[in-house]
Amino acid sequence: MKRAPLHQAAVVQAAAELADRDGFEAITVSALAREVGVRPASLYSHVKDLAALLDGVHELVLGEVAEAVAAGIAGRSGYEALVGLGEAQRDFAGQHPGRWAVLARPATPKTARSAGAIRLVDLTFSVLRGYRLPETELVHATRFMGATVNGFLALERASSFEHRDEQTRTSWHRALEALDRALASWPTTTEQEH
Amino acid sequence: MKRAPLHQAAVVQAAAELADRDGFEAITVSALAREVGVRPASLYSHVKDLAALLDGVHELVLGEVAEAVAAGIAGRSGYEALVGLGEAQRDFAGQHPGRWAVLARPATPKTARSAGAIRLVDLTFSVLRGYRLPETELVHATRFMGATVNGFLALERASSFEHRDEQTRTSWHRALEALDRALASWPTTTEQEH
DNA sequence: CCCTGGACCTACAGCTTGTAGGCAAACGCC
DNA sequence: GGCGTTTGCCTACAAGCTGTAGGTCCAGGG
Repeated sequence: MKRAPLHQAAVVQAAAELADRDGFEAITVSALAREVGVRPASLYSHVKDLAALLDGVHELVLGEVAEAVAAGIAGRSGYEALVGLGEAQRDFAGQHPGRWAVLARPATPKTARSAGAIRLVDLTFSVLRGYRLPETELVHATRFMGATVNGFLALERASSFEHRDEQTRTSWHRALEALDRALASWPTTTEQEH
Repeated sequence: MKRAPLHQAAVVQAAAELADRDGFEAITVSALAREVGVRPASLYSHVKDLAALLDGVHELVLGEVAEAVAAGIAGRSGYEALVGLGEAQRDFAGQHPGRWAVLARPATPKTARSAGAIRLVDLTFSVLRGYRLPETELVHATRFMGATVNGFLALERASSFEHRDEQTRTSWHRALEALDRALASWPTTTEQEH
């Protein structure tokens, strides 16, 4: 793109850090300008507008999550890999709440086609291969898994689980186990569905 | 609790309608003031601030969702009830995208203790009773179910499922079936967990 | 008949996003 | 070295948002 993509990346990086430190809502052009030591207007040389900035962070974070998941499932398969994938995401969400919150934004088509997003889907697919599903079911199973993991973490972050944190850890284990059972018993006969 | 709680409720109601029409982000004090035909400052007589307004909408919506779910599971049990619960929430999210988006906000303690929230948990419990889980597992199973359903709808709304909508319907059915299998095979022996 | 409280108002301070136009240093090129 | 173009930052400003302060007007109760 530009002749100085370093700067664009640096700005997005700073925004991610800001989000982790002060919360997702703290990502504003003004705050970010204060952060990097320039006037708000100057940032518009590097970023189209606030929405584009957030999309940039979104893409960055997808890549980071993919990285973490890759490390979490390396050398594992089956239930082990499933746990690795889940745990990697949960750890990430816990350590980077601001970054994680950015993922809740609707993904733009561009973001959905980004390297990180594709890598993440591929990694999920590779975990699911351990369950020997019919090829046509892979996409459905991926969505199911993504829904459960993301949904759990969203509810956990939103503190919908009241204040009984000891139980949350157990709930998380149960969810992973439940996921495992559901995947292991996935229907193998692909009946037609209009 | 003022002498005219009608007005507070009416304002919150209007905000919910605004959200459905123009999107969650359109809930601003200014826009709402335009909507109900007063000056922005006047709204502060009825609502403490923007955050309180959103919390009010959150609470309202929880009640509405509970209502919809109650209707969806009435007279059903087991998998039928599960489908009723899921379908009710999915329909609600589809018909009221703005309202639904408000639920993504972290719930305040007050909201978590609201009548609608409690009702919703109770209804979920009642669906799970059909699966004859040990009492101590109910809370974990509820979280699992909530995570999957909410997670799926969140991903669907965020259009993470690309543009292949025909498949989405199938994915949804698979998810409900998977949920059913996971619940039906839930561990009955409550092994201790540190 | 007054006077108190509620709902609305205007005015304003302070913050935000985003645009326009200017200045100055650095870089490539002759 | 001289020269122009690019680049990164700046100031200035328009417009919109939140939230506070203080005033007006009306209805209902003592």
